[in-house]
Amino acid sequence: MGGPRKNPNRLRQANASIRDVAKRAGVSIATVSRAVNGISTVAPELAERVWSAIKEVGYVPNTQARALVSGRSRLLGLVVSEITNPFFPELVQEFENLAVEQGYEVFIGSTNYEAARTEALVRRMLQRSVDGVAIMTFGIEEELIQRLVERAFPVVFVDAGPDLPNIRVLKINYGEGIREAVQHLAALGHRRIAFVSGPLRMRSATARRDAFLAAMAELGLQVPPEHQVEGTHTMEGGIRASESLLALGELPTGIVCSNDMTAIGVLHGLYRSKSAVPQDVSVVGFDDIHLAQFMLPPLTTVQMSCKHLAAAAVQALRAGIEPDHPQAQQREWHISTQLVVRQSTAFPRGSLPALARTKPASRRGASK
Amino acid sequence: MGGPRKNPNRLRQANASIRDVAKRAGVSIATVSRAVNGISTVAPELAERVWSAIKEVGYVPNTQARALVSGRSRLLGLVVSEITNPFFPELVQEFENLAVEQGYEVFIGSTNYEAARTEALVRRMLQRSVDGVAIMTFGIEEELIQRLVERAFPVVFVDAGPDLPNIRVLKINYGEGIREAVQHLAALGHRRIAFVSGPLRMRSATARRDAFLAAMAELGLQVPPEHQVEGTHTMEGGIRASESLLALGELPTGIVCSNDMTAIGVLHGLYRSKSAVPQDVSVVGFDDIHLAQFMLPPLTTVQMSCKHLAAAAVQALRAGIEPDHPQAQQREWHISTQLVVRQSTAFPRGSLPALARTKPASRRGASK
DNA sequence: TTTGAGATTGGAAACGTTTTCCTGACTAGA
DNA sequence: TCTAGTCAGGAAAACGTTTCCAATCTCAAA
Repeated sequence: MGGPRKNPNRLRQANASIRDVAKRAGVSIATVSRAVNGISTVAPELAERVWSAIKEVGYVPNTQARALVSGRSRLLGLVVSEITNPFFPELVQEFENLAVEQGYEVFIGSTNYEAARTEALVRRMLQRSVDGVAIMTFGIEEELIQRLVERAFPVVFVDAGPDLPNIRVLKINYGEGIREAVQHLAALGHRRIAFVSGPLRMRSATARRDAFLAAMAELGLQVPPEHQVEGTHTMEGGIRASESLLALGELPTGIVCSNDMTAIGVLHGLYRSKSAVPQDVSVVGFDDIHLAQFMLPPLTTVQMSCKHLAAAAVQALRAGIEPDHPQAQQREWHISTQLVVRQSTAFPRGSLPALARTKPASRRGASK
Repeated sequence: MGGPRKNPNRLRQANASIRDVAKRAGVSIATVSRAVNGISTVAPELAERVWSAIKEVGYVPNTQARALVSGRSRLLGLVVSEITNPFFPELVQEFENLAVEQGYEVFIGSTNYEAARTEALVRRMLQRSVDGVAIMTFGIEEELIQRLVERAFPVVFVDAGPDLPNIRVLKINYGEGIREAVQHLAALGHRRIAFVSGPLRMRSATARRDAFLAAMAELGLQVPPEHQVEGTHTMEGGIRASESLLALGELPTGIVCSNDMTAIGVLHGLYRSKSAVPQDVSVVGFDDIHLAQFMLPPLTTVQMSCKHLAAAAVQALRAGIEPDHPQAQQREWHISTQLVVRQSTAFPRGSLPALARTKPASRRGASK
């Protein structure tokens, strides 16, 4: 009767609040808060009372209120291009595990390569007041990022973001893995090697293509324009790419793909046209998604470690969020790549089998 | 000077708040709130002033504060078993698209089939005060759910949750699709058909197996125990299952799998042992993930429409959340399944080719 | 016995909204 | 011109926390 005015519009009856706990334990809400957060010293006897009161009333701290007052949500935004590309779920899983271990939650969103969606997604993340955002795709309006960076909002990019100071970047060393792949094919006797890229508006796609071209040039091998096909980083793109390669007078004997999904599409396209892999054509992928080893034949591919990438992303975000993080000043994190040889590559028809014995040294990818 | 006490611990300078807008527009915060939410009538001239003030100061409503006072977060929890199983990203994507269209955000989490993780995940979701949660996996402690249901918290299960009233359930009609699959194989001339199930502690796994056994029984076909292999709904499980089937004196001529990942594993296992699909063995999957059509050979599988499943899940959640939702009283949503014939099934060696012409009528899956 | 430092604890402000209640102005009918 | 009725808009109360500041208490040293 005559109690405080209640908002009748709330949906369900509210949870037990810190006040209920305080009343039950016969202490102030400040003490409950301190006990819950393990802050300062609370007399053991009081703490005990508080904890049992918490159990009794089934108290769960309200994250919204916490975030409201502390200004930190302990939420990390993770923007990926396409959740249905198996590479990303693997990344998401690692990222989520690490984040939760370290006391954060993850807000995931995928952009489907559409700039408008990316834009909207980042906005929604900001509205949910994430503490920082890792952008593992392209297509952010430079101006939005600029605004974020100006306000010292932690942003992490893969490969390269807009040219702004104070952005944190995960730099992937495409060069090493892709060079290994090209050298592996060349050692097997391949000379005509084609490359199926990702969508070239993406920096990570052009970076991979450039790494390929550089490795070919190093070996003095030509790459005519018709051997550079633009794909979409999807299986459908791989099929179309293989069709356009099959239409050439002389089929290349090796095909390097910008990611594994493309390689799977290429495998499928070759299967449709009755070309045998690796007898007629060798195929190399990129990413080393879990699926790669289960393809028929198991896919030779360049491994980019999700674990390292995710770990670096979480670290870089925390470095930006937590004022006294040991790496608060670091701006770049490096991720290495390496070739994994399986059965989708072999010496080309007519080449000497003896050459096929080349084995690149197996190294583990490592970040710093 | 001597203004209100500021909390110096907050990380970055705060966003523009509703108060800044109000000051700028020369109105009260109540008016700003009303203008932003389109509630009640605000004089057009004032609304105009408010909106331009919002633009000028770059105001973005703070979701935390909103949720705190309104008691609704407009967040939907989505719990899946394994984000790395491609079926789930497809589901997640559909779910997310629909949710965002309808003004909600999604909080995704995966459990890796571990009860402890599921438990912890649901708790974290509640702490983030999601408005409702869709649980697309198993392993929730019955007691936790009971507490939720008692407090009229919207919970949606797939297949079947704990036996509680007021839970909303998406019922999948495994029977139709799996019967089609078995009939398809039988029509091709198969008699010895094995089944590789999922982990049998999952209801959706036992439901699929039971549907298979029922369909076989209908046709008077025997399923000896050694033809029922328990898998794990992963490729690795599929490989192990195929190995155990290959170890039998007489290999079955058809293998039906509880999901596509298992089927891909089986395909790989058969490839390793040089058994040809579909010449030596026919393989049928379940789910119809996008990848299925790109397998070598393209996988015959039972389609369960992500789109329908996601749509039903979002609808069921909203029915529970919004008091005057048209389907607020509905407790069950039905999802149909259907066979998609591709090239991993054919008549068994020695059977009459003529029989292979059987084509099941193609129907579209539909929910209600 | 008094004093003072240090350890605990409580009171209350603040975070940024939504929403209720109420006031004041305006409209229209008599 | 007056009065009743509408209606727009403002003041202020919540929502559930964290944290500052002041007050109290304990205990040892002088």
